[in-house]
Amino acid sequence: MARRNEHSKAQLRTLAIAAVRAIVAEQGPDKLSVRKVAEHIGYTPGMLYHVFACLDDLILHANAVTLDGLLQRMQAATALSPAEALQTMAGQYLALAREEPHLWQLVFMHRMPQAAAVPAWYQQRTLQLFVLVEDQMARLSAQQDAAAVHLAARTLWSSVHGISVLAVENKLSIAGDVDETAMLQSLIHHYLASWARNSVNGDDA
Amino acid sequence: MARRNEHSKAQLRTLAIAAVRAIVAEQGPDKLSVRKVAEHIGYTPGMLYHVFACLDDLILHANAVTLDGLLQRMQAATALSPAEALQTMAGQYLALAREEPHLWQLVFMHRMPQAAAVPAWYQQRTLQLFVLVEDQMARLSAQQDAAAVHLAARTLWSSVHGISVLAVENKLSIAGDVDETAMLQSLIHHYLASWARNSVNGDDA
DNA sequence: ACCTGAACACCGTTCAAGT
DNA sequence: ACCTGAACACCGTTCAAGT
Repeated sequence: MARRNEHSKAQLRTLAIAAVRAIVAEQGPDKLSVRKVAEHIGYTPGMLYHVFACLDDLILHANAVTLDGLLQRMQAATALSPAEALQTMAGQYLALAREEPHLWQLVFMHRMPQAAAVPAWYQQRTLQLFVLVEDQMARLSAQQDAAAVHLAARTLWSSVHGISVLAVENKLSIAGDVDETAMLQSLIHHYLASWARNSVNGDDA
Repeated sequence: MARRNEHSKAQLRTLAIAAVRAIVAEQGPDKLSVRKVAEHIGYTPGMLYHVFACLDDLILHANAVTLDGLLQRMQAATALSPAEALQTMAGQYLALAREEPHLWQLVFMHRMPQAAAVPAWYQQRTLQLFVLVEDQMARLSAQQDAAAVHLAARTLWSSVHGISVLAVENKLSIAGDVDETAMLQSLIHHYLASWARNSVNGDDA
């Protein structure tokens, strides 16, 4: 058949990425396949290997779109006070997980095969996310050195991530329902209360 | 061929579970397959469907063994003071993730297909894990009602989980190395410091 | 009754061959 | 140059048929 130049390489990439997101949003991450993506955009599976290195490469590009949306939502909170900003950002993290659980799972629960390295253009987005948190932590406690802020930001955000992961997977509802929003609020309130206080004293135990 | 009664049904189950754990420990969760398990114990793939409902059922049984080991390790810490017990339990959680990353991943990153219900005999083990944490939280703050302890235990342990997940996936090493043990210590120290104090005042914001 | 062997309906990936 | 079609080496699962 060979439908020449009906779409440019860039268009094919965009089409494929959109197809991935549509399939995953509807059917879930485990139902995604190269063959389905190809069928969705009217091409052959083999074509996709002309525009992407492999399925994981395609998934990473689809995840970048989701990640950019999350970053935008989180950036909107930077005008608030540090504590409010962090609470709002955590809320946005959980909100995305609830609104688009499948796309969220594709981003945050996708593993590279045998711990292969994530490309730099993708890592840069994950880094931006941590930097947003770090900035607010630094505002909260100007006395702390960069290493302490670095550690605390990663501690707090990994914790937010953990709560969101278990919430999306419904692994928290066992033995009594829980309110994930209340969990995030409790985490951030208590962690920051002690951390900001100790940072004045220079104690970082 | 049909090798009759060479192994009992119970023996076949034990053999298959051990094979799953051996294959995953060596090659990682994504390299596991029904066919490999069967070959590993000298049987045909079809046989496994006589002793297990499906691959996920078999995985759940393999995970139960890992989970029981973790529970034992965590239970050894119950003699310590509440804060020390929680620090030690979190350390055991991370230690397992580091010693047996693949088996840890099989337990904590395995998703049931389309959010299918986890069987009761398995949920009971996850519950035991939370109860261990809850007991220590209750000891820390006798004044709090059960609901508050419930929420705080799940908040803290989901956070420990989040830190361990990102540590195992090496998603924390971007932009400067981090010490996961220091993160766990920071989390537990600061969360408990504020939570235990506020619980005396009856404030649970 | 216990287990096999072969099939069914899928996968990701590659690449010679067609236009 | 762009894309196909067919193959390769895998999957999980089922089930009639053999012992």
